[in-house]
Amino acid sequence: MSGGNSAFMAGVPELLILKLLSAREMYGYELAKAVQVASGETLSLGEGVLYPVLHGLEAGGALRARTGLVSGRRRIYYSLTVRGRRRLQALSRRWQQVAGAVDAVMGGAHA
Amino acid sequence: MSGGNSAFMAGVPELLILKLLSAREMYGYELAKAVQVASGETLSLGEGVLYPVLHGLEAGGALRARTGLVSGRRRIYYSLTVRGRRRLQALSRRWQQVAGAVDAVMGGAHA
DNA sequence: CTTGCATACCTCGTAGTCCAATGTATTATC
DNA sequence: GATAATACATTGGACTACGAGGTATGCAAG
Repeated sequence: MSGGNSAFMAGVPELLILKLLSAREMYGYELAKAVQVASGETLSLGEGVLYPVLHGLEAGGALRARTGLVSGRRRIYYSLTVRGRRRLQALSRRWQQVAGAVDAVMGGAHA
Repeated sequence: MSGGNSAFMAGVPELLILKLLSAREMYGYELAKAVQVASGETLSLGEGVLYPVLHGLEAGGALRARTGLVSGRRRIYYSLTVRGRRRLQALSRRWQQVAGAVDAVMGGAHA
């Protein structure tokens, strides 16, 4: 029960989404492409991951949604709230810590 | 079905175990402590993770097990097989790729 | 006009990973 | 003879992430 979440490496999709949205407002489909480009075609967010995370973040007050209509197609633009920015910082720190620790084990170098 | 494993960041515990065992033979309990030390007390492999992974790796032919008895206590020492070394290299490459891609998104720098 | 492709959204079912809790047994400490 | 550290192990479930499938619009080709 309760929040005590851990899971070594969880939350990376969320991190990437928050990071990209912190630069500029984007809509889902655009976001998916942006992840591919920004990661050098190495990572790709499937829609089965993307949309649930987006909705979860919005429900949690980390994202603000705005609906637009461009040439007949519905788009939902997302941008960070203050809370989202805080969440980004927390996840970012966590990622750096964990990735750094893994690299320390792998490389032998220790902080 | 089928092997298609993905999961962004999965397999890190396995990677750490293989890496540490590639340096020297160790037994489970020792391994758990070694992860803590090598990661600067940042990571910690619970026993509920450690032993199942160890058994899985052995079953998959990546590890060789040797039973020892030290002052009444049973210890199971594990060491890498050739297959284990190959598995380590594969997981290691994968980690570098994914971690690098995440850092690329986070940092803006692109290869 | 209808077939096919790209855009754009969404959800369900589940596979797979990891974890906390719990259990056994031995030795050492007090 | 209780407490703690060592040393192994399993079970049950939580949670993430993902593939597959579904709806709908616009556009180009034939």
